[in-house]
Amino acid sequence: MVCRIPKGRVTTYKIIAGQLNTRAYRAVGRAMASNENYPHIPCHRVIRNDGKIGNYTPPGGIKRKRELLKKEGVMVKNGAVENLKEVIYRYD
DNA sequence: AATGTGACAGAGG
DNA sequence: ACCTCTGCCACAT
Repeated sequence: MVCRIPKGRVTTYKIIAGQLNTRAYRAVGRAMASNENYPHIPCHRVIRNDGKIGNYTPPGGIKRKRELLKKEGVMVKNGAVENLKEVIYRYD
């Protein structure tokens, strides 16, 4: 799922859970946390439904997540995505 | 089997 | 915006 997110867009734990036809938002996050494939999976494009960044386990932490997003054109302010409606990816 | 804890969400105060 | 519950699922004790 995460790999399908286009560059410069983001999605939320809720949306992913929704696509999996479950309400296990937390389990989704847990999956990320345990999954150490961060070099080849854009986990940083997964944020919270309220637009906030959420957490990020890999080295660098939330800082890193912000940078990666910013680098892809996603503006973050105070731990929250700015033009969320514009960059969010809902798996049409 | 029973608790408790999260990269969460939503409602209520 | 804040904090406190409750619901959710997987996993560790």
